[in-house]
Amino acid sequence: MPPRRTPSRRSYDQYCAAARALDAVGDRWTLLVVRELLVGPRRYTDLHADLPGVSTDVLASRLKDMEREGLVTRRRLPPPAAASVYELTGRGRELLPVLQALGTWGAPALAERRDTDAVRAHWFALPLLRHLAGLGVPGVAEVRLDEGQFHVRVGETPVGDAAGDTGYGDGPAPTDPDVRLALSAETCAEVSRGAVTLAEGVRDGRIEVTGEGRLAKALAALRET
Amino acid sequence: MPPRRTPSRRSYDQYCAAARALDAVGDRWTLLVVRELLVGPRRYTDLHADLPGVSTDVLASRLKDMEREGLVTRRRLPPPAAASVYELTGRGRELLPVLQALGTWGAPALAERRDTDAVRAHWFALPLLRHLAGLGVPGVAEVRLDEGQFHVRVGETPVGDAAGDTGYGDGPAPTDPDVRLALSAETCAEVSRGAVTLAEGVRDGRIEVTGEGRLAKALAALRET
DNA sequence: CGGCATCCGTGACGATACTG
DNA sequence: CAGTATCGTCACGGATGCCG
Repeated sequence: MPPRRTPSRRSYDQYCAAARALDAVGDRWTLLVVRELLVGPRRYTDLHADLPGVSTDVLASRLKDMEREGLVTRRRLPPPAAASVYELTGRGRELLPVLQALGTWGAPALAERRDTDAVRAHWFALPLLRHLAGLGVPGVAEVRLDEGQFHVRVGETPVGDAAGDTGYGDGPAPTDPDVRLALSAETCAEVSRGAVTLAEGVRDGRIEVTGEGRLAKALAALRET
Repeated sequence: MPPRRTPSRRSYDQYCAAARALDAVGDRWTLLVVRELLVGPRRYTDLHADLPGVSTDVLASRLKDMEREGLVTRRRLPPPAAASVYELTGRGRELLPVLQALGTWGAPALAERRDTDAVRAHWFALPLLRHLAGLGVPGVAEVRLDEGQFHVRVGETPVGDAAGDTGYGDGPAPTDPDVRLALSAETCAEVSRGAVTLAEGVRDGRIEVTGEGRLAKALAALRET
């Protein structure tokens, strides 16, 4: 029998940048864990709740793998809360463009909504960020859906890829937002997949815009186009 | 017993654009098959040869899945050659930005080259395209490595994402290239991961530049910077 | 109660052999 | 050449148990 090295973590063993990336994040669930952590630090139980279908041991195993890969750090919260949270490292946050590209490509599939599908509000932050960034106006938007709320930060960079000032988070905005949006998950999905533009949504009232910041003015201006 | 639906192809069942994308291309080997087909139509045996490690049945299964997903079409070659080739559909080619993002993220890992790693020349086309596109000069470059040669097309679009005129292919350029490059795989990897810029490589002679087109002039100009 | 570890059944994966 | 067939192994998903 040949001395095969333990395939504990299976590698493609290819001197190729994409294959190397898939060695690190190609396992089932890994990129979805990144998606969850992109909204901010989360506890194990919260991760498990927002990743319906993942089994407890696989989630624990992935988190350990990601820690070894340097994508995630585990931090113990101050005494009052006897819990620990998982948090993306800088290297982990650099996966945002990967999830952006995947989300852009997969958005058309949102046309079909199965009744077995789970939904979380912050899953729309990724595609919505892309469309808001397309306006070319930096700022913070707070988005309210029936399923929950989240906020997105549009940075100064044109396409808003991996810049530190571009991203999103769960819940209300930590600082006063430049604009508040209220819309349904359906509308959110239609905007995400490009079936409805932001301008159309604002114009026909499916997207409710409040606020006085630059972003609010830019969105209100879409009503006139 | 609950009426569990057959998990023949496992879905995340999440109403999220990224999760939908991973439903389609998240299986092991799938994105690497796309990488192979991005260089042009290929036969089963060629795919198997350039994907060391994949077993025959898994490759066949993936190709069938991808055909069902509309990423790949199978085309029978004209009578002389009694073979058939697999080819990306438009939808499949739209995965280029996904592989670009993965390649960008994974490029730093090219610093470590294991002796178990397989190498193919066209695996460098992806990152090299990104750096050549960064020059902002459209054109066709033919690249020669010891391991083989390939060519890249830089289109008019600034970032050169999914535009139809941006891409790459195996072997020599189909039309007369605007520039010919000759370099080693090591240099190619260093440029890919940003450890060496195109300018540095051209300046110290590790990248040999020939040709008279706009791209050739732009690269030659780097020598002066 | 949060954070796993263990056990178990099923399916995916990898290697090899074989066939039209 | 282009797969299919077979088989052993391992990863995944679900449930349950343990331990601070």
